[in-house]
Amino acid sequence: MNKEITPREQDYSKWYNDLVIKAGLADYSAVRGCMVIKPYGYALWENMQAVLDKMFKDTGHQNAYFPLFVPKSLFEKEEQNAEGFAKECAVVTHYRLKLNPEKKGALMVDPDSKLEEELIVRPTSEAIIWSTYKNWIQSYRDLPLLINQWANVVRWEMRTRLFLRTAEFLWQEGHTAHATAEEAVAETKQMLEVYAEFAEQWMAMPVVKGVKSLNERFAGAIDTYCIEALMQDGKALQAGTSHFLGQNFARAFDVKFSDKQNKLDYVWATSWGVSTRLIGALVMAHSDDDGLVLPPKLAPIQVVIVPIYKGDEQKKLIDKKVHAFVKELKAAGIKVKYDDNDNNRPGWKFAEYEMKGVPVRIGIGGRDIENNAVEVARRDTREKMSMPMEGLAVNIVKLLNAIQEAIYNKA
RNA sequence: CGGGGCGUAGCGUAGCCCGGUUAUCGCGCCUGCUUUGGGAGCAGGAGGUCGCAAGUUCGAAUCUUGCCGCCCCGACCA
Repeated sequence: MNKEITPREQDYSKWYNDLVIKAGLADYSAVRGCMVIKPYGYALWENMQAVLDKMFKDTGHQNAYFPLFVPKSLFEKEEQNAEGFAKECAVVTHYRLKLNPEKKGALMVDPDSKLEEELIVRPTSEAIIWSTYKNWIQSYRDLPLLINQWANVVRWEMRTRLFLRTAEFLWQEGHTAHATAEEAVAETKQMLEVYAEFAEQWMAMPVVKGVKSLNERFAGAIDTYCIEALMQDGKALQAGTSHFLGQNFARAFDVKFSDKQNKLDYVWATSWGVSTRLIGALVMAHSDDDGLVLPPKLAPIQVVIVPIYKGDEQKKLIDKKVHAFVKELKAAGIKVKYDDNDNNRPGWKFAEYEMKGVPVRIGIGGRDIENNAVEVARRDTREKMSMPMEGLAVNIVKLLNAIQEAIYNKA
């Protein structure tokens, strides 16, 4: 990778961490290696989820939910998969605590509650899902089986970074079963396209599509396809993967179907996933030294309105105008927030919403009321302009679209 | 697991080398007044087992030993 394009090579890690925390997306938690996703970060994730979920459903998938725990005997059935994840699994060995007789007020693991078989906290759900698919699939008429799951998984990583690599993370994992290899490969590629489209059209983040090398391949897969995005430190970040699993899992979990000729064969499988890591990618792809820059299509707040006033009387006048705008903007489908919190001054709010990456800010004060205009500032270029109050919503919609396009081109 | 660093108020820190009154400063927090077009000003106030334990000493945040925790770099990983 060309080192010339690395304006943030130094302290990139610190810059990223501070930004995520200051913008209110997430924070470290008291649990080692785990993070707390704060309301603002979660709202962003929900927006991403909603779009992805619709894309999955539009391509014929359904959602389902499978258990958090995987019995060890199931987990070890697909050997390569088990080996690949073995070093980073959380394991449940007991199911009960009791009062510690030697230390008042303390609890200890009850040795009598030792499980006959250990439970693995899923690092991914192939094992539990394929053991279930065995019961769901008998005939070609049951295929294709196109399932997605929104879930949390745990991978006991040595070193963690907010959103990019935490011990527990949120993701979606698609698990599909097909009658032919061709169909499964087509599904694998289709979902890679879905991810690429989401990254480019919604996250405004250009990606490169490719196939992983042998040692980067998902454990248990025949082929791993991925999208990689270029970050501002000049490194590529894996943003999503789609695996062609061949018949490996069908063999391991004995999932066979009868075809039209009544011939018995193992089904062909795929799995694909993206995680909250996408938020990390989003942060790294667009942000600048003043904070986040969010793509309008995913921003939890697309437009923030900040009043500037002296005294209650002027505030009331502004309130009245703004309430009309809010109504107008909401009618145009814009997520708008009117921040009339009196605890913070306008300058503080300007900086705060820039840090949070809100695409458009509207300032309105006595001056503007007189001129029948408002001050509009766009986050990506930091450009300020005056806009007439007349027809504001139409112009704001245009501006949001322009910002979406501009940050894609910049990235 | 290999290498490096750090633990002092909610957060960030000074002091430690060279032991000595009441542990420094900033942010944040609370109260009041004035403010409000780019992270406000003034005044007053609250908040501390200096990571834990033992030792040396008249006296330890500071020196010694042990332990614990965290962070960064490497390897591994979505």
